[in-house]
Amino acid sequence: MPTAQLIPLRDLQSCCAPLTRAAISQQNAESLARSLKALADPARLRLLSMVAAHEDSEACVCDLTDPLGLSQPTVSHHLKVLVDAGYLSVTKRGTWHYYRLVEGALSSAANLLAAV
Amino acid sequence: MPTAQLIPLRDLQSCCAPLTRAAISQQNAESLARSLKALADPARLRLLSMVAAHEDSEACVCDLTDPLGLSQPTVSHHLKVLVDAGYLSVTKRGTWHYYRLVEGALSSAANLLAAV
DNA sequence: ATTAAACATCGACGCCTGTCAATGTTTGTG
DNA sequence: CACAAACATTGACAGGCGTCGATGTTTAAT
Repeated sequence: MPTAQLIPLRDLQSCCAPLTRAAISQQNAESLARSLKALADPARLRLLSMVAAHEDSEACVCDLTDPLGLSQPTVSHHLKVLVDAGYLSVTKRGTWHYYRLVEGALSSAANLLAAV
Repeated sequence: MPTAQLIPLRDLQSCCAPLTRAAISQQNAESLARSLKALADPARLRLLSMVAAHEDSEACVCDLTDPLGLSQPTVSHHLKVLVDAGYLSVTKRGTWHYYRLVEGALSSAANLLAAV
């Protein structure tokens, strides 16, 4: 009996088939995962939205703490995560630190996601 | 001295200004965060990409374990997360479980993200 | 100089998550 | 029926994460 007959044809067709296009690399996967991890939190999504919705599209921590319902250190922590990930920028005027959306950062993350 | 003069005008303009559009709700933020959390992992991003790149756009666990470099239980765990989040579907034929991308799931997540 | 306000940082706590080895379950094969 | 293969589930562990109170830092006002 030929060896080929030991393996049903269906198996050869269905299982362990080759790739038909290049999959994402490990490095790109880690990079995109980091970007998404920064967004994958309810508080941070709301912060982004609140900054965007705020007058002049910028907001200080005192604007955000009460509406968000979290402590000031926690809000500062989340804002730092968003800044480090490139979604927000900070400018300091006097005692206030003003956070603003980085133009195109969110949409470029969305584009990367759709291209996976 | 009138009370208004006790507070510098700049402060009234800059801090604690009102919202100019509706921010995302707490429920929507939690829902989107759950969807993003399922994607915010290098192994899961690679799994999605590998399934999409695979022949006939479907793959079984045995196709994915070796290229991913993780144990079979870990791969099964990640696939379950992606199925629960609605990004993958499963069909069982014989002993094999075939995973396939859910049409439009990734792009709709990307659209939600861009709309934050 | 003192005080107060805005914000960041630190330390600690509980919870969640990614990972694996071991085991269970289902399906096909001899 | 017995055995093997594909896959899921369980249990356990280490590390990461969200949260807060306490404290430090910087700036402005008196």
